[in-house]
Amino acid sequence: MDLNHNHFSSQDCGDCPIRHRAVCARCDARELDELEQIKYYRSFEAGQTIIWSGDRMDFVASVVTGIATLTQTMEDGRRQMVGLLLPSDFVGRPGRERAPYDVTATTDLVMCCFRKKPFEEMMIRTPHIGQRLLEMTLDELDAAREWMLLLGRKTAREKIASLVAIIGRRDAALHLSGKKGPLTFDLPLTREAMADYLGLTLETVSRQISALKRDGVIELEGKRHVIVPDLDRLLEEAGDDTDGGLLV
Amino acid sequence: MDLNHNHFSSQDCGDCPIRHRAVCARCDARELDELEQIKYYRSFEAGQTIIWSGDRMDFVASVVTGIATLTQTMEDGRRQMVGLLLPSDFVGRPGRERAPYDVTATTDLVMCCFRKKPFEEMMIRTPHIGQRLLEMTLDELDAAREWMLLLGRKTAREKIASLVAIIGRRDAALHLSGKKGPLTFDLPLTREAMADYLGLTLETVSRQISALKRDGVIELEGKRHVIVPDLDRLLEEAGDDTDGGLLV
DNA sequence: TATCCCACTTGATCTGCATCAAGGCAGGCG
DNA sequence: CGCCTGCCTTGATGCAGATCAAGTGGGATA
Repeated sequence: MDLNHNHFSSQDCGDCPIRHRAVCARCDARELDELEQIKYYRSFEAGQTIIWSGDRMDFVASVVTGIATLTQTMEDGRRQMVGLLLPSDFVGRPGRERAPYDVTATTDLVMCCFRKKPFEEMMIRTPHIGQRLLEMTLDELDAAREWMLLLGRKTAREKIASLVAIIGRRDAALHLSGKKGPLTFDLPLTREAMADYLGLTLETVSRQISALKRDGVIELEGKRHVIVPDLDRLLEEAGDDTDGGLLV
Repeated sequence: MDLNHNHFSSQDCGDCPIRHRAVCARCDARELDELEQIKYYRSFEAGQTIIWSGDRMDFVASVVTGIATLTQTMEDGRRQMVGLLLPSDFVGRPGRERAPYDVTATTDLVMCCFRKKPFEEMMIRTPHIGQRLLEMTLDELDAAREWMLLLGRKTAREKIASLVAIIGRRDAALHLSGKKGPLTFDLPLTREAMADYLGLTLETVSRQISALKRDGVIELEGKRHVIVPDLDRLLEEAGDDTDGGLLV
């Protein structure tokens, strides 16, 4: 289904994030060298906006560490998150001038950017880069469709359970986990960001997290650290039939 | 942004739908011939299921005429549409064995299918096919993200207005319209299908359509034929700031 | 012409989540 | 130490949309 998902985590890359699944899993030495020429790093602090919707965007990029989000905002201020970028995720569209969404760092963040123009030229000469991008984009589309089911039809409780499951799994995948024991990880989002993700208000998020805790579905240490004693129970709460295959 | 969107409508294709934007906008004669070898047509009646989620899917396809939908269903029967396929849209993922969603014909439908295996092989040899698919997939991802904003944050009234605007525009685009006058078209979906699209119940859909009619935002002839006297008014009701650029 | 069916409409009531409002708690800084 | 600020929790109330239920209208069939 999707091949290199976990082969190149940010850990593997050290400070050579061009080896991310994003771009160059199949590049040869000359191509890697060419990518080196056009890449540069950018760091952001938690909360910082990377680019505003409508702004010129002359790079494409891959997340090295930290978390970024894509959000849309309506005139009256209603906000909906439409993308959640974890390490190794790719952002930016070859051929597009301007960003269609706000891109924000929700934690401290390092991105590996490629200048767009030369990247596009290289894509034409190097078909497997385009092929990788196609695979990744299709994965993202699948994730978006799961997300649509969540937004359109799930209850608040199910939404929270789904979000916890999604983040827990991605976190586990990122840590190359073969390790057993209860799933344990930090929620990298504020209650407000979770609300934007789920199409809820932050009060409802808070209440439903409390409810899941009260019912023993999850345990909390502090406000962010989650322990999932029974993943199957959580998935059941999430109303999830897919066995995680598609959730990115 | 996206190149051949309207250059190859189903009208242009006659019975050569391989000229759809989907696949072969840039193919030469030899490549077109190769595509001819692996293509075949399938027809469906309104309401017929083309493929169930989880079934083997050994083709990829392009819609020639009619409308198909992708939907997800939860165990308890809640349904959410996650894809709406109009003429010239593409469905199926190279490299995937099984369909992740139910695919259904909501009107009488003709699809132009390509056998998956040889299609994949051809894709490897013919990079610009992959490039076209990447462009199209990115367009679909953008559409999915608009859709997420709709599902997560819009009111029922805004959802209906948005849907009418989306279908009206796509219909206009399909008819190569230079013509002026009020936008006029058929809603190709039942109230129930609209509800599945919008994350509402069919009763709410019906009520809100009535409300928009009462308020003069739209006019109806029969139950399906819509006249939009003032597109800007409709877009305002839809809560839409994007000027339609991204709505596919 | 009657009758059946299906897509749709409309009404009455219920409820899950939003909204409005008031704290709590931890970390930073004077 | 006390105060502030940001993030979170919890309570009270309201409302948009779901649910339950009845009825309409038009097209197909006989």
